[in-house]
Amino acid sequence: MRYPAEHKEQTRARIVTAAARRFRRHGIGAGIAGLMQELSLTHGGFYRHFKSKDRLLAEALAEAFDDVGEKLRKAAAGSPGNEIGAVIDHYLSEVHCANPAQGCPIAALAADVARDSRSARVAMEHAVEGYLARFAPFCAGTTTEERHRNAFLLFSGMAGTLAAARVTADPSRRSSLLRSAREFYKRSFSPPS
Amino acid sequence: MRYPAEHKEQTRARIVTAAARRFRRHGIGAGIAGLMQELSLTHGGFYRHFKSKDRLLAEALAEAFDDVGEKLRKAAAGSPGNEIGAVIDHYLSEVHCANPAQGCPIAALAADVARDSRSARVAMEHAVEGYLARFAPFCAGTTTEERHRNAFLLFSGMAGTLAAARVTADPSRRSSLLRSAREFYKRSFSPPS
DNA sequence: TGTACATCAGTGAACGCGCGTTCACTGATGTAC
DNA sequence: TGTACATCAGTGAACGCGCGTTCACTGATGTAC
Repeated sequence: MRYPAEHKEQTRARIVTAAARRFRRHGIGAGIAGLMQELSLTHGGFYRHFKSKDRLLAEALAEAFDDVGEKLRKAAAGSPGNEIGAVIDHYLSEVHCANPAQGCPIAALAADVARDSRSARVAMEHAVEGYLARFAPFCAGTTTEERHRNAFLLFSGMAGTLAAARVTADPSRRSSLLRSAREFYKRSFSPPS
Repeated sequence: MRYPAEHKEQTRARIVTAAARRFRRHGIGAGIAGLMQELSLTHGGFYRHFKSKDRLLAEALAEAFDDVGEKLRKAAAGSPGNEIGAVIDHYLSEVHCANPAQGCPIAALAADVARDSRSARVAMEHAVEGYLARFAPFCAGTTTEERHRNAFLLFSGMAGTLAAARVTADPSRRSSLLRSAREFYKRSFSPPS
């Protein structure tokens, strides 16, 4: 059947959004059929929107980074003078730890995507660049370059710590690991006030 | 056919060793058939040695941690007075970055395993514990607890940084990221001399 | 304004493939007599 | 010492299943006349 104008674009956007969530939740092995089913569509229609799963993954990664970047930007904006502290508190929160599906793609997918030689890897590399550029200005450092380098160390380090915390089953241990990590990263990357 | 005594044990050990490499290289989705083929065996025989793939993954993780732990311990032993510096130089080396198959399982598999609710996750949690315990004594900190906490921050942070570096395609950028990470982690975790 | 036709997002069966796992079988060796 | 039998690591076909992808088809709407 024929659908109203704009309909296709909306469906496409819904697919990307759902995929961004599902890949982070279940890994890059998450399937097309389940994804389309979640949107009450059938898997065949997928290829009216994307050339391949890999291309979807590339777009989903970009959206995931934008999404998380925006959340962290808001946290920063809500704490003038302590931007990076607010970002770190958000990033290393128990909520973020418990919800990889809405969380940072570096923590959830970097290792998987690094194994991947296709467009998803390129997309991730590019998206990380933009992600870091947003937060570099808030980091300690006397030059743009140094702040950017620090943003990389901060986010990649926090991502590893978050991934490791997710392996930990005991909630109180997890929460204490996150707490000490928040202290450490704030101490290391807050600009002098 | 009947095989000489000890043969079975040796085959089992060869499977675990190959699996430890393959899982880190290809992710936990790496298949049984390919693994057995690499050892010039057929996939059917696998189940004479392991109850399931999940159980193999659990053992392979333990071996991978032991293996990397031992390499890092040797690096530490070769640099008396600068143990943690040597460990950091090894961990954040270009060789380690380029060879996930022989490298730290936190960087290669933590996110994947955290999604897994079965014995592999428990095995990983336990193995990380032992891994950190080896290096905590070399870390900065005035109490055992503090050194252990620092070991967690150091290794989980380095793992994230390594995973992020692996996404980076440009070799010179990768090498400069690793260099600044080595400096940062040494500055943060070396005990006062 | 009414009718014939084109469009194309979505459907669902089918493709080949690889997965984890099972199982009847093989056959060289160890053991029992 | 010689023979019959038990063992069991490894074989390879087969299981059901889910994967990514293709494709002939549907049918409500937009467009042309």
